Amino acid sequence: MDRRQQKTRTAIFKAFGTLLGHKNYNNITVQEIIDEANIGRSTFYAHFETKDDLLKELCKELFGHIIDSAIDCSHTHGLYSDNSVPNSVFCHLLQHLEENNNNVLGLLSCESSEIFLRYFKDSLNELVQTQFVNQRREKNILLPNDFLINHISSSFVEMILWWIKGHRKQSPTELDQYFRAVIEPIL
Amino acid sequence: MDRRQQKTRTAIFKAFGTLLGHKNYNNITVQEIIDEANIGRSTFYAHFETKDDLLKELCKELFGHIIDSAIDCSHTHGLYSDNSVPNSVFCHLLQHLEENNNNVLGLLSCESSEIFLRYFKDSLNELVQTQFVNQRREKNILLPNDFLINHISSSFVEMILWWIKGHRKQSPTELDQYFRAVIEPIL
DNA sequence: ATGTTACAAAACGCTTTGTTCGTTATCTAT
DNA sequence: ATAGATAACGAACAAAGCGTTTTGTAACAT
Repeated sequence: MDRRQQKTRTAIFKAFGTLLGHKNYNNITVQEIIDEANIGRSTFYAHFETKDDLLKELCKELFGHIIDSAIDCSHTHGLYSDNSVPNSVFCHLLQHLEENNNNVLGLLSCESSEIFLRYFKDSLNELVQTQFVNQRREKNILLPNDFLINHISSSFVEMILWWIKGHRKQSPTELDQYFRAVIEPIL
Repeated sequence: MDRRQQKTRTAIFKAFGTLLGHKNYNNITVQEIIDEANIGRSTFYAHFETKDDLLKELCKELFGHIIDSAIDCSHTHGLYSDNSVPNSVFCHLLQHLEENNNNVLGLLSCESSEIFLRYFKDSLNELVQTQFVNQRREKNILLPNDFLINHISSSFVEMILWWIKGHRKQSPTELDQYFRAVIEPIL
C-alpha cells in the first residue's frame, strides 16, 4: 500500500487519540482532527466519510488486534488446561491491556470511554462464545446460553470500566481474581 | 407552577420520546423536536439550554421515579424479609419496568438506549449501595465493596439490555431468577 | 383588572459540515 | 531515471444546524 496513505491514516488516528485524551468525542470537530494531524481538509474526507466512520475504523483496528491476540493465546496454551500463569484468556487480556500498546487504555480512560467499551464488549462476546461453550455445568442448566455469554463479557467490560475509574490501582492478577470470584461460582 | 410551562415541558418530552423511537439521538436536531412538539424555537431554549440538557432532565425524571418507587418497596416489606412475591427490589423494579409508564421501555429500546442505560446504572448504584451492604458473607471478603456494588448493578443493567435486544421474551419473574442465579452465589 | 410571565415567529451571526477543483508533491513500475 | 498514476494540499463553496435576540401577543396569578 502507498506509504502516503498509511502515513496520513496513522496521523489521523494519532491525532484523534490525542484529542480524545482531553476532550469529549462529541465536542471534537473534524477541523480539530485535521489541524492536529496536520493534513488537508479534503485529505481527511478522502480517508473517512465522517467522524463516526473514523471512530468505527479505529475500534476495528484496536479491538481486532486485542481479540486476535487473546484467541492466539488460548490456542497456544489452551484455556484452563494447566495452572501456569497466565491461566485464563482474561488474565492474558488484562496484561495485554496494561502493556497499553496503541494507547488502548488512554481511549478507555477518556471521557468518551463508553463508546469504546461498547465496541469492546461486542468483540468480547464473540470471544466468550467460542471459549465458554464447554464450561457449563448442570448447575446453571436453567440459564439460557446467550444470557450467560452476555453476563460474562458484560462483567468483564464493566470491571475494566470500574478499574479505570478507580485509577487502575489493581494489578492484572488481582483483577483476574476478582473476575473469577464472580464468574466461576456460576459456571 | 404555571400551566403553560408544564404543558410545553411535557410536550417537549413527549416529542423527544417519539423521535427517539425511530431516530438516533445524535441525528435528532433541535428543530425536529420543536416541530414535533409544535412550539416556538425560543420556547425550547427557554426550557432547556441544549439537547443534552433535555436528555439529562428526562433521565432525571424517569429514573428518579423508578428508583424512588424501588426504595419505597424495600421499606414497606423489607428486603429478603419474607418470601412473598415480589421478594426482591429487583423483581419489583422489573415489574415496574414492564408496566412501562412514561414509556421507559421505549427509551431503553431505542437506538440510543446506551445513554439511558448509563443513567440507569448510576441510579442503580446508589440503590444497590444502600440495599446490599449487609448482605455480604465471609466468602467474598477478598472482593472490595465498590467492586461488588458495581458488579451487581452492572449485571442488572446489562441483563435489561440483553432482555430488550431479545425482544423481551422473558417475564419479570424469569429475569429475576436469572439475576439471582448469577448474583446470589457470590454473596 | 392589572401587572407578570410564557409563548410565537422571524431574523441574525456564527460554527461546522461535506464537496469540489486546480495545483503540487510523492509514490510505483518499468 | 523517468513517466504515469495517485495522493495530498488548500481555498472556496453551499447547506445545515445552533443558540440568541427582538417584537408582539396570549395566558396566567392574584
